[in-house]
Amino acid sequence: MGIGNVSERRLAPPEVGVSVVVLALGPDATSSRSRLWMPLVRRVRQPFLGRWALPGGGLNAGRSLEQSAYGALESTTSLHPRYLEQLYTFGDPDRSCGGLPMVSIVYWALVGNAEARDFREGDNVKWFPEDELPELAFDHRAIIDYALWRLRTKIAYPDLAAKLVGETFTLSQLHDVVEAVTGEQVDLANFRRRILASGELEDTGAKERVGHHRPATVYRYISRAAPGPWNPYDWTGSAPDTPRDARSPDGDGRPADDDPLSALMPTSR
Amino acid sequence: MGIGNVSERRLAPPEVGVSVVVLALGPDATSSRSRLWMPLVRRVRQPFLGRWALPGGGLNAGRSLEQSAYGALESTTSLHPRYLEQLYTFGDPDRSCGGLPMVSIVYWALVGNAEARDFREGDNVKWFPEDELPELAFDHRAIIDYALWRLRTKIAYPDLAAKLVGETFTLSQLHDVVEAVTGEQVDLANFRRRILASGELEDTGAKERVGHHRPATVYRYISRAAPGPWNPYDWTGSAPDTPRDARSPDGDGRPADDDPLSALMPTSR
DNA sequence: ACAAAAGTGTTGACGGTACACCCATGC
DNA sequence: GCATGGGTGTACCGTCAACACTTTTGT
Repeated sequence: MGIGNVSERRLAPPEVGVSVVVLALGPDATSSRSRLWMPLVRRVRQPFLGRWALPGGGLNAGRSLEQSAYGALESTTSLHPRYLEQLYTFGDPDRSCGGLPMVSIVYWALVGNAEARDFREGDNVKWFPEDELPELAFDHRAIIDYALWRLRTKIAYPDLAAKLVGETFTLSQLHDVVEAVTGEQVDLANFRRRILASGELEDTGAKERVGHHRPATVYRYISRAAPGPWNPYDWTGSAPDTPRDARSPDGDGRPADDDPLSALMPTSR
Repeated sequence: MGIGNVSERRLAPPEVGVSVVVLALGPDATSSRSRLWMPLVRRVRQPFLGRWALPGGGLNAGRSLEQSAYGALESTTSLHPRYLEQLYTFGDPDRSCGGLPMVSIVYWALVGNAEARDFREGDNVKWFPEDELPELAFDHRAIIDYALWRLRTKIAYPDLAAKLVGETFTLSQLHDVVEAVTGEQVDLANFRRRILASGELEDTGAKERVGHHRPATVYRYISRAAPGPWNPYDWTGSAPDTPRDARSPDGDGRPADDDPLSALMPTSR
C-alpha cells in the first residue's frame, strides 16, 4: 500500500480503473412521467470517503476493458446492462486530488426496467434521480453530465430507447422514453413513422392495453447486425442474455459518431 | 472510482500510454491528387522490435492526457498538430502479446501542410501513405483503420478539412481535400454552397491564382465557438458540433470536438 | 354515443443533388 | 477567340414536421 512520499508518487505509474455511468428509467414523484435514474456507490476509502461516486473498479487482467466495466458494475450493483459503450478516458492530473495520478476509462450503460429490478439497494448503493444528485467524489459530476449529453444526442436512434424501456414495448412507450430523456415534445405520428421506417422494430404480434382504450401493438427491437464475423461477447460468461446489438460500421445509413470498433477489435477474428 | 472500492486489484497494474494517429495530406505519386499520409516510428524494443508503430509515449505526471499525447508526438516526430482529439482507449488482454497488460489511450491528430514540414524524417521515423502501410506492431493497424473511418465520417464538417489544408485556402483546395479523404466525387458547386452557408468560413480578401485562370478567393476558417463560458446545462444536444482548434496545450489543452468536454474538463478551472 | 388512445393521410417547407449556365483570366 | 477553372441559377426529389383525420376500444 504505502507507496513512499509525494515525489515518488509522481513518478509511479498511474492508477487505472473503469467507471460506469448507468442510466435507467424510473418514476418521477410528481408528473407521472418517467425520468432518468442512476446508481451510485458510497466510497469506503480516502479520498472522498463517504461521498457518492460512480460504480467502478480496477482492470481485470485477462479481460477486455468492456468486460472489466461489466464486471465492476455487476460486483457493485449486480446490474446487467443491456447496452454498454466506452464514453471517454479521463486522466488529467488535477482530478487525482493529491493522490496518485488516476486514469479512469469511463463507460456508459443503459438498463431496462426488467434488469433494474436486479439491483440490490443498500446503505452504500442507491439510485438517484438524474436531477437530484448528491455531492459527488472526484470529477464524477462532470462525467455524468457528459454521459447525459451523449444519451440525449443519441436517443433518436431507436435502439437506445429500446434498451431503456425493455425487451418489448409499444410505440407509445418508446415515444415516452424519448420525450422523458430529451425533455422535448415529439410528434407521435411522425415518431411512429420514422421509427417503423428504420426497419429496426419487429411486430411481436402481441397487443397491449394500457387504459381502457384501443390496444397497441407490441414491438421488439431487432438488430440489423452485419452478417459478417461478429463475435457476440459474452462479457461475463455468466450473463444469461446480454445481447449487445452489433452495428455494422457502415452497413446502415447511420451518420452517428459511433463506433465501428465492434467489428475491428482484435476479438473479432 | 478507480481506486478499487470493491475488489482488490488482483494483478500488477497495467502499462498505460498514449498513442497518436497523425494524418496529413501529401502527394500521390500517380494521380497528381493528394492522399493521406501518416508518420510512423520504428520500435526499438521488444516486443515487435523493428516493426513500425504509432508514435506514442507514457503519461506525463502533471499533464493532461491531451498534453501527454501532444508531447509524445512532438518528442518523436517534432510535429505540432492543428487538431487533436481523443479517439478511443484500447486495453484488451490479447493486444499485449504476452507482455504486461497494456492500455493505450489513442488520440488522432491532423496537421496542415505548413506544420508537416517541421517533420524530422529519419531511419526510425517516416511518413507512409495511408494505403501502403507496412506491417505494424500490436493492433495498430486496426486502430489506424478506425481513425481513418472517423476522419472520413467527420470530414464533412468544414473545420476538419480546414485543419488538413492549412491556415488559408480556396474552396477548390478544400474540395480537393474532401475528395481525397473520402475517395468520392463531390459536386463542387453544391459543396461551395454548403460550406459557405455553414458560416464557418471568412473571406480573407486575398485572391489566389493557381493556373493562368480566374483567381479564386481565399478563405479562412473561423470557429463559431460560443462566446463566454458554457453553461453545463445548455448542451441540450442542439448543436451537433462545436468546432475547436487544437492548439499548443500550454495554452489550454482541451479535448474533443463533438462533445462539450472542453467546458467540463478539470483543467478549465 | 362518447372519450381516449392507436394509427393513417396530406400538405408544405426545407435541404440536398444534378446539371446547365455565366464570369474572369491568360494565352 | 478559346480554353480553363471560378462561381451562379434552377429544377427536381426525398425527408420530415405539422396537423387533420379515421379506427378501435371500454364504459
